[in-house]
Amino acid sequence: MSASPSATVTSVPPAQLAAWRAFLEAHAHTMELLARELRDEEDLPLAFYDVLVQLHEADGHRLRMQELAERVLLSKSGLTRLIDRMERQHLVHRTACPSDRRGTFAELTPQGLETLRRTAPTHLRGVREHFAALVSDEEAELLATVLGRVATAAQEAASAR
Amino acid sequence: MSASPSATVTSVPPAQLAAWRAFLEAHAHTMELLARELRDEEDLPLAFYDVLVQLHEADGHRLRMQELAERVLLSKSGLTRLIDRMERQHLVHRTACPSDRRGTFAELTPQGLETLRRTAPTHLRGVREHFAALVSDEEAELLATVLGRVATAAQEAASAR
DNA sequence: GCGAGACAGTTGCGCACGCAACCCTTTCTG
DNA sequence: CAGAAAGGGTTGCGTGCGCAACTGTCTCGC
Repeated sequence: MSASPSATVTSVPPAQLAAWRAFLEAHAHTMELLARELRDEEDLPLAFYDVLVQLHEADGHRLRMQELAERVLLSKSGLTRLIDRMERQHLVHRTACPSDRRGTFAELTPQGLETLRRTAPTHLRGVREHFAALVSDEEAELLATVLGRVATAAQEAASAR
Repeated sequence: MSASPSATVTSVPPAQLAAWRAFLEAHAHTMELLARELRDEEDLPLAFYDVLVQLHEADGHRLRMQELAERVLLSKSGLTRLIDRMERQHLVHRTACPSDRRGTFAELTPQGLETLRRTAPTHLRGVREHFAALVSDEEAELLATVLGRVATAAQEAASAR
């Protein structure tokens, strides 16, 4: 037995496997859809939007690069380039950190805030339409619990290596 | 990725918003982890693995490019390059389709099959450890239902544009 | 049967990302 | 209070992806 690679001892139970595949498909398709809607209708990359939101939610509309990278789920270098591009369009700007001269803040500009205000309805409509509307309150709570558990575990496993 | 800059009309209910954020974080962190494990331990890109699995599951261990692109959640051009790279490493090879001269099959090579056999345990252990083990059977069934619903809707919305 | 689309796959191009090496600053340690 | 180690951010480099335009093939209406 165990001729097929998926029939090895270390296999995944069917219910969990189905969940895993649905998880991957849901992510790929919704993200593609949301990214395209935002790009086509507002000419804004989804990554830009994410940065704008995170900065808007932060104290003083600014965050350290490190902290921001974690919040937008990007590597340090990835965020450096992303902020480069956004700075070129005057959506954010860099500020030196007075208390730690290694540090840099990324800060929302008025134009960045304006852009967020303009584009938020499109994105939020997308999230509502393509996700929230398809999930009941009970389902949403369970999703948050289970996926939060998965997220936390993966995060810890990644940092503990 | 989400949350409103202020309370706009088109906002997302809190439970669904929490689910959405957990969904994004879970995906980012687990994928990063699984990709790194496969790369570090087996020196295989996750995208390669995905292709190997899809071809292995297919009739005759081969699929049309189009069909394969859909299964591995990639654009046509993305798949072309991916198969280019895999062909260079002799994991797959292209075959002309006799009945439709526009068509091309990507087919698993013996070496591709061998690679799949070698690497599957690592990946499956990762999926079990970082996902399946954290989700009960009931939770898995609900995840599959809800996320499958979301995936299907997004897919239809994308194709119907 | 022939011309207009539709369809399958590839290619040019630009964008975006991660890794590892690097510089500068801070903190720890003896 | 030196020197080593750790931390914050950027840069060089290679990889990987999507979009749009293109080539070659098929299909359908007339």
